[in-house]
Amino acid sequence: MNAYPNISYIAKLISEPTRAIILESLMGGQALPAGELAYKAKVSHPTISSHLSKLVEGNLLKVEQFGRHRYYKLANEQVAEIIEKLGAIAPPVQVRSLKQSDHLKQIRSARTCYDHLAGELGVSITEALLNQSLIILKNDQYEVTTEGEKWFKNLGIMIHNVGKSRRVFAKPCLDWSERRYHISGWLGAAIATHFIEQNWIVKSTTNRSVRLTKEGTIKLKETLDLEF
Amino acid sequence: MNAYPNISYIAKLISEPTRAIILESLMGGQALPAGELAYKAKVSHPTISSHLSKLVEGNLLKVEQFGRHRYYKLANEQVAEIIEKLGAIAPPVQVRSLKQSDHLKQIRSARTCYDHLAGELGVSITEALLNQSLIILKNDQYEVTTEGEKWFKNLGIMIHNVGKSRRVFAKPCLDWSERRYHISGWLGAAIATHFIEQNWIVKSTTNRSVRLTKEGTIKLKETLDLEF
DNA sequence: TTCATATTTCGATGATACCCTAAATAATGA
DNA sequence: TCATTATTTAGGGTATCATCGAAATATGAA
Repeated sequence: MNAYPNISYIAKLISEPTRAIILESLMGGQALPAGELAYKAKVSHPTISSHLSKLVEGNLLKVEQFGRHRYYKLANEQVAEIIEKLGAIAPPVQVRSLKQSDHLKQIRSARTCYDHLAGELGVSITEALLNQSLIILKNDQYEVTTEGEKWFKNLGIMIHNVGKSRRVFAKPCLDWSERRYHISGWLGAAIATHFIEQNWIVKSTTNRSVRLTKEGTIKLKETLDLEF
Repeated sequence: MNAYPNISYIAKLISEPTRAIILESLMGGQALPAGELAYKAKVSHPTISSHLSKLVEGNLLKVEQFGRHRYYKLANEQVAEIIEKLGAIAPPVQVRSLKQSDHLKQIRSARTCYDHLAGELGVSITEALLNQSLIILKNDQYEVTTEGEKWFKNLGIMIHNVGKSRRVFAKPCLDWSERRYHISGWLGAAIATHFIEQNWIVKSTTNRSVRLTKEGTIKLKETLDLEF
């Protein structure tokens, strides 16, 4: 038991400004993917990747992989306590109001995730479907109730003879901006496609964001009692 | 215009190995002159001087001048807490030399942490106080029970009229060597001071370790049924 | 397979800052 | 005053490491 704690190693990990931003961004306890952390810290993906691997190596962060996303979060409560304590004795820095770019606001508000809807819009729709028992979660997948089948049919989405498709019917997908779940799979894609076809949403030509149209706003109010 | 704490600035101060040695050397709560710190850290006088001025600038150290000597010590208890907490999550460094190994054994066995007791001794005393309901943990602070008040009085520590002191009365401090808690705050300091005054423990002249005397061993057996 | 997205590895560049020697400053005592 | 000791300033050499573009890898969907 001849071991001495290497405090400068930990302090050095925290001391790099980009890494400090990462740690502070995760202080809420949530998990964020590398890409979003790169955006927050205003550095390239290679740079954020390098910092993240160092923080994981030093046991300040934990990482969980979901498909091609890797979600990073603080390793434990002790790490959060250290960050908190450092903040308590650190001199304050004056900063201009953290203005998010309009682009990011749009992305967070409504976007496509692969081929389905994400962001605030995607999560709201998913939660409304759940709350009104039009879909239910079973075995980590969503199933459409008989009531839901009628609802989708009324909307214009036929959900019978889907059995042939090899694709998962409908499952929850963790939303990076909302930290909650939106619906993916065949049904998620069907919803997004239908919304686009009906001109309820319009896809941006430059990025992943989508815009809710006036008709879409009315339709969501009518069918799901959602206000936007 | 938001003010947010610059934690990387503080972390950077701590992260430099020579500065970390300085901070750890002062964890006993004592004040040391620049020359001695240069000797401990094995760097030149200009180097130690540069580091010391940075630590003072960052409010991690305080300095008092006596003639041509300048005595440096930790700025406050919060700084000591951060160093201690960093030690608790930092990876252990293996020590090779037997001499250092003995030194480390002493440090782990009994030492001062800022102005209170730590190591096996500090943790054992704290846990004994808790087990015998002389203190209890409430809202992350220790409170002395009526029984405890008698016990402390009998020992020679008066815990009334402490209300005026702005300092936290007593709280748990995570011990890096034991990974358990010892008592800090006003009461922790009072205990340590009393033990030293009564010659139950003796502080090392060269480092943070303390040695339990024969009288101290007897006293701990008598009052807390602790064997050392 | 092919395409798209997310993340990592590689290699080069540039900035930071730690360190030392030499010299300067400051304080004390003879 | 001069000598001695304690500490700081100045300047330059050097090593570390954060950064990014380009390419590579990994995963998922069609």
